[in-house]
Amino acid sequence: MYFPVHWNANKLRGCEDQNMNKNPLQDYIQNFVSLTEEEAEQFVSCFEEVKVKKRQFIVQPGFTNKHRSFVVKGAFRTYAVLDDGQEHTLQFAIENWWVSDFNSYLYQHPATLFIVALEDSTILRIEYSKEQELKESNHKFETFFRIMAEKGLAFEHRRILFDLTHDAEARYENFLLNYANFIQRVPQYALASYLGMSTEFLSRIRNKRIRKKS
Amino acid sequence: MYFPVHWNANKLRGCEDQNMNKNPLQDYIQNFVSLTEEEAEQFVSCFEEVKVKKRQFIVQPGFTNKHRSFVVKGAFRTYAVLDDGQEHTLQFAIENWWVSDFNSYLYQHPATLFIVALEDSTILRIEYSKEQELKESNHKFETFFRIMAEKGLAFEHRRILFDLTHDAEARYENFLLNYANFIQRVPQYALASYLGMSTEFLSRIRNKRIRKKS
DNA sequence: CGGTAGTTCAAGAAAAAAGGTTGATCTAGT
DNA sequence: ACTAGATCAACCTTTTTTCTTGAACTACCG
Repeated sequence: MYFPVHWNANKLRGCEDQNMNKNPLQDYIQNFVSLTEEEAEQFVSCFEEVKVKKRQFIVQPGFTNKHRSFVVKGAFRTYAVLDDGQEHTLQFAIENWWVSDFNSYLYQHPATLFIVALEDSTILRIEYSKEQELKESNHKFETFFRIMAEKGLAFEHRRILFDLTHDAEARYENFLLNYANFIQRVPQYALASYLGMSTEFLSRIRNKRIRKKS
Repeated sequence: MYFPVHWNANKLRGCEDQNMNKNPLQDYIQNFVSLTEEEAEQFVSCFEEVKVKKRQFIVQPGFTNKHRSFVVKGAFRTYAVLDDGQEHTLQFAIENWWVSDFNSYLYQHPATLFIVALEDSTILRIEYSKEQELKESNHKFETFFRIMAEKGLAFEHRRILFDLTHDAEARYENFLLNYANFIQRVPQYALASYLGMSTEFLSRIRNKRIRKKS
């Protein structure tokens, strides 16, 4: 299924690659809880595969974020836009990351964030109520989602602490070190707004490094 | 308020023109029903001003279209995407036109259409329940919305009849004649899909005309 | 059967938008 | 006064979008 958002459907043509390689979500969950074959199948069967074209939004303020999505292929950016037009990137997600406006999803309230595809992408998404059923039906699923939340929380704590205690250049270096694989895939303006600096300043930091090296 | 949808906020800068010229909706409604000053103010006070960036959707399939919108500035395109990816444009709207997925709005069901901004735009929008209140509260408002619906219905009847009875070139000529002001503002692929022909064929029709003229 | 009205496909050209860089000027905090 | 960083404007590059064109194809009409 295609996510029903596209500016010009012509651009959809040629995006029909069928990567029918074994469901990556099944591998993923097994890293956290050990499921029987049937359980794993039950789990993944609650997810729907959706393809999203680059630059398309899967979440927008004003619309409730009804799904939690697992990125099979591609990249996403989650960000807020303030009244003055400034953007702040909260999260990037590539393969094997989850993406949603978590406040909107958890409370089923209208979103305040944007989530946009940075590349042509494929996600597996589960609907809110389906997730609730899943968790009720089996202790292990409950555990899985608990672990996801705890890991997410811990991650954000680390991020906040780091950002609070380091300057722009250090934040960039840190990102480079820990998320090298994101670097080539996220546009610089998005990274700058993730790291809390202007795009111009990030551009300068990068040039400084390059010059240093040579 | 900005409609909370934009790809890159950089592009928002310079979009803050303050056309604080008297509310155009107030002028508009007075063309159809004659309101006292207070009534006119009551009416417009039920609308919210929203800015929308080019290429942003204000309605998408799957989400209920909760507002009826009056275009203050800009241009919109309402279209459907069939399963095979083909797009069909149902309506264009520029200044002083209304725009919504009317089926979704009227019945408050999930939309099946896309509505996208073709330019940076400003709309005044009213929420469904607010509109109901308005209509109950004053006979004149009821009358106004009745007139809007009747005009809309008559318009669509004319359109359908014309389309059914004319070939591609005649449909284009007719559009040119009646909606000359739209021509420069809607992309050709969108116009082609409105007029029910391929973009290539429209391109040929246009060239034929140009050659004729000279 | 050939002609009209139109489609689809593929390749390119042209136009517009997105993304990135740079210099200059400014600012808040130490 | 310095530092870290922002803002603004101009400019360049790259990517995307939109439009055009030729060629081959289809469906119906008389």
